Amino acid sequence: MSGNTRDTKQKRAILSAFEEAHRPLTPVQVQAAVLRELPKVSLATVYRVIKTFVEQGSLVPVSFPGAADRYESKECAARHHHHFLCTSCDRAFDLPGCGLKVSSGLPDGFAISRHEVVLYGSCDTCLEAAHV
Amino acid sequence: MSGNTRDTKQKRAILSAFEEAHRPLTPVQVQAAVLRELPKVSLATVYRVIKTFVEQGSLVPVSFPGAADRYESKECAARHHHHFLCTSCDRAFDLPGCGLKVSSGLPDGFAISRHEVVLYGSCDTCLEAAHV
DNA sequence: TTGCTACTGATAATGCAATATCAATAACGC
DNA sequence: GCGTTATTGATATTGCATTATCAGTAGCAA
Repeated sequence: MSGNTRDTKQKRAILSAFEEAHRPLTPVQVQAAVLRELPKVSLATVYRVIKTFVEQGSLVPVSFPGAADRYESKECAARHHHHFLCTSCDRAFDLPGCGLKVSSGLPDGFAISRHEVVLYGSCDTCLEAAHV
Repeated sequence: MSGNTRDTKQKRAILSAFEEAHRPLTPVQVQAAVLRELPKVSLATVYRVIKTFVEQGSLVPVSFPGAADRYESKECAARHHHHFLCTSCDRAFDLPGCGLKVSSGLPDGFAISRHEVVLYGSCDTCLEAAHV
């Protein structure tokens, strides 16, 4: 039997990419983030490493309508929060807290277990770039 | 040139499926809905007809995290509203109004253009079935 | 009716995210 | 250092939603 797992630079780079980002990343974005440190990382490796981290609980999947799945560190996911998706640069951001009044308008006999809120718009960087 | 378009029973059945549903439907759900009336409808036809209706504005696309795209009639989409997704039967429902306080917690320099809210849980039918 | 052609059904093909394969590489206990 | 083997990179493959193809069908104008 082998519950063995090795400490590699790929795993370290990928995990620290999430910890530094503080926001949900797609596998492709992760690959781009570690490109400087590891110019040869395969996307397959990124997927594999993410998968094992999700199974370990270090990463949490976050999906958006009509977009590829993203993942964020469990520290980010620990508190209930929602997301902002920049329609210009396609980056997702964490928003603290929750501005949702849940009960309103729910039909009789329905039961809510959880909810998602996604705000769309332009992030600060993209807005500044547009004003130049 | 030919801006011509013909009136077929497939188009009529598909459009009325949306009008009767009053909720977002996936192409597969549409196919199932018109099955009694048209046992031979091809999924390709459903996709084709939906596409032309979307281009005409009669239908509006609605997408949910990690799920296939759905569509709803423009009458449903006319008023700002959000959706409930039953995790048991995978049906989406329209919820009237909006319980979201939008401004809260938005970082400086960000601008919101729109937002989506999705509630997850069990619909009345599924809850009743579970209580039997 | 008839003829033209938009439309349909069946199915193959595409696009994309995600996974599997496999030889080569590199962790890590000894 | 050495050997074992988990891991990686490159690439092929899968799975799924959606689109394209094409021969046959059916609107609809004349």
